[in-house]
Amino acid sequence: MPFNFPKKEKLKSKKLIEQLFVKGKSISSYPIKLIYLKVELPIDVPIQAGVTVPKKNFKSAVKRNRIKRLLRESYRLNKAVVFNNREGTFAFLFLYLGKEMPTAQQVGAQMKSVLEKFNKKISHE
RNA sequence: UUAGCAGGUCUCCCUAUCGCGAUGACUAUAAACGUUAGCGAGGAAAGUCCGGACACCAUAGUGCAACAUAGCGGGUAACACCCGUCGUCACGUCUCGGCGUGAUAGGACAAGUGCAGCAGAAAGAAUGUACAGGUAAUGCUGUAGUGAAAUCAGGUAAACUCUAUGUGGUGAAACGUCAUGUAAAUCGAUGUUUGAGGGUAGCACGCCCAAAUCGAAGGGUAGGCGGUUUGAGUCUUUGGGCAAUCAAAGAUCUAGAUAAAUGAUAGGGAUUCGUUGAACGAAUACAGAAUCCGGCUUAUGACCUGCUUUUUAA
Repeated sequence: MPFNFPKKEKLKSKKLIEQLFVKGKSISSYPIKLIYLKVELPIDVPIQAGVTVPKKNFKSAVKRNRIKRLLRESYRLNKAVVFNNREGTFAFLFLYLGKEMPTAQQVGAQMKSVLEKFNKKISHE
């Protein structure tokens, strides 16, 4: 399992994102919230993921960029957790709900926990 | 030493590991995957306040209106920007002629309209004090008095106004093109009459629109590709010019994403701060390209040069 995050694993379709907000289920591990949906993906990959930081909480574009990069980085390092035991394909969207700048360690820990919660929930269904 | 002003330079650096984006090569009809190479945010990328390039639209034209600009000269693709200069104002200096620094929406009161603190009877369609003169009679005349200015006029246009010059609108989600594919809804051509009605930036004129026939393709799917980065480019030298800046020669190619790349971790170094040295710790501004340029404005760290002023110490 390589620790990479290529372009085809990024959630880009605006249609899918719309669907996520309408039908998606969510899990949160503050300050990270994961919205997910089991869907057919246009390309043959297990999961497509995107990140977003609301403009309301962070007015500065530099800070929003920083958090999005941290989210992407931590997903890249921890995605093996969900890639290994999944059935079907999913669309993910990570939301950052906090109002303070996090450190890389904090984001990493919460990312791990939210992905583990996702695994538990999926195995119960 | 501290503060201020003006100008200039830069925007922490290095190594390792793991990643991201587009491009070239391997590479072939194309795509995908992989390997590899070099490249990958700013001085303001920001605010969107001006000026352009570029694109499309007669719902784009014409007149009025509206809006913008405002000494003079120069620079420029253009400007409300920049440079020079004159006037005015303020401050400083002074040998009282000037000199230095800073500020400046600075055309016109010629036409019409409006406005004006204090003082004053009265600042223009309203009236009068004292003294003197004069008349049939009357502020009719003079002087005094108030004021910058008293039926003699003057001031004011970041007051209406006038003059000169300029301005159509919409903005890359513009616009072009490709693919899938059905109708009465789209476009083009031909074309008829009442020009009623509707549309058109405020108004008027003008213009456009509705039937039918023929031909071709649209909406929607925020689909793909182009536009999209070689340009009023950057650097160096020489020459012209007080300067802004211009010209010539040589060299050079320097981000191109689209739910949006340019990052993360570890180690080392640099600078600053924690009274000094070591050690240790903390901090390293403002801020993220989105069609592209020229300005303005705002945010903001460090260093260098020059000038000025105050305080402290010697």
